[in-house]
Amino acid sequence: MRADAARNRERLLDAASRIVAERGVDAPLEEIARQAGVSIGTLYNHFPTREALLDAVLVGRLASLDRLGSEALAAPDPWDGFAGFVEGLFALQAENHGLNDAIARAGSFSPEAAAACHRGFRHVDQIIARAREAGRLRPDFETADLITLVWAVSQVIRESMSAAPDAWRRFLAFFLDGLRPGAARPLPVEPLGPDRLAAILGPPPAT
Amino acid sequence: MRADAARNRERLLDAASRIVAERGVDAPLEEIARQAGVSIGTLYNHFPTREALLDAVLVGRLASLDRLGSEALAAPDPWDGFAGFVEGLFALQAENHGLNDAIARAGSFSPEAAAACHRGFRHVDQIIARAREAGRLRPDFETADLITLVWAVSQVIRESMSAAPDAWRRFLAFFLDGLRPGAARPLPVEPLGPDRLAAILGPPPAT
DNA sequence: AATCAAGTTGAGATCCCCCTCAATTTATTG
DNA sequence: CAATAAATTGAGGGGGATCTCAACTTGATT
Repeated sequence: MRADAARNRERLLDAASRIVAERGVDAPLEEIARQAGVSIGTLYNHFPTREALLDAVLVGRLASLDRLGSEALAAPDPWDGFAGFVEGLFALQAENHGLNDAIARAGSFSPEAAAACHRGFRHVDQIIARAREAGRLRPDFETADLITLVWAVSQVIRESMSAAPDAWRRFLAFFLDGLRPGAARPLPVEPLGPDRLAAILGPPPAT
Repeated sequence: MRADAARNRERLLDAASRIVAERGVDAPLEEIARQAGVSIGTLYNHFPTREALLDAVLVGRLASLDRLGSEALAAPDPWDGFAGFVEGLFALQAENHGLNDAIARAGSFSPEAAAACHRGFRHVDQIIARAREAGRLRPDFETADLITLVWAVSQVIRESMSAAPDAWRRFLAFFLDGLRPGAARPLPVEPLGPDRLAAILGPPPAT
């Protein structure tokens, strides 16, 4: 690769990181090219689709979900594992608007991102089961409820990121207090079934 | 007003109700005109701005928040009043995407809508205070936390409305279980101050 | 039925974004 | 210092949305 091309690629990645962080995965590509000091054509040379650029910018951070899930399962206390996972997950989303969008949409904009999210969520069934079985998490909380929580918190983050970047922690604390077995009261409706979840999220990636 | 004009106005309101319900407050105006069987020019004759049309379509329903707030304060049991208010509020949001958008944005697209939302939330301070003082609601829950909850639930509704229109009820149940005094554990961060809230929502309407 | 204000129309100006490609510039190599 | 392959450029085509206005049609009135 020619030296100028390598340089431009770096500049594009820099600009994309910055702008996707600020404006989310739908940020205008022209803006990214402009900030990189490069023409829109060059952007398309390096990244033929928005998805390619988002992959380059986001998948690395998304991969950190992996470790988070493993650590949660390995935590000595099952509740701490569970709560640590959701806190770590949302802390990642709260890093920037791009990650928040990516996780809230389960990476649906690209196979790479979808796979990264899927891998990151690989252990949630076990994390939840372990905490439930230890009697530390209410028994009627299911994986689908965590998905719903992700939608909810993603919006709290979206709205409050600029003015109060920690506001989601307070929201989450209220919610977690409702997940202790002692707090549980009967729930009014059934959890989302896999079919309905798939209707919203799209099919899970093949692997 | 001429008969044809009255007829077209009705058709526009019908179409707008339907389409805003389905697609939210950003639905394309051309689509509304098309479904009303009327040209885009006629739409603009009757409603010079999107806001005027949204007001006509949404403010009536938003006004029902008023009664909801009063009833909540009048409820014999303070907790039931509080929980009934939030359930009624979200049930209204869950009616359609337009209302959901309108309430989530605090009606910021027009003074009328903003005023309607503001009126509807007039009593929340008291509703919360009453439940707290009765020892039925945890004492660290504040009005700003309800705003955060509105953001959160609005997203749950947005995502799940078509596939599982009741999913928000389950989410809310978890959250409410965390709001009982017995469930309360220390919160990690302070509530959103009025300044930060204003930075996000815009200034409250004058009245 | 003639008149005319009221109402309707839709092409087109404007904006914003996506994406392409022929022409041009630039880095590298012998 | 050519020669040439690699890379860059940005105008332009296309889509979708908002909003306007001069020309036209229609309902009400006498």
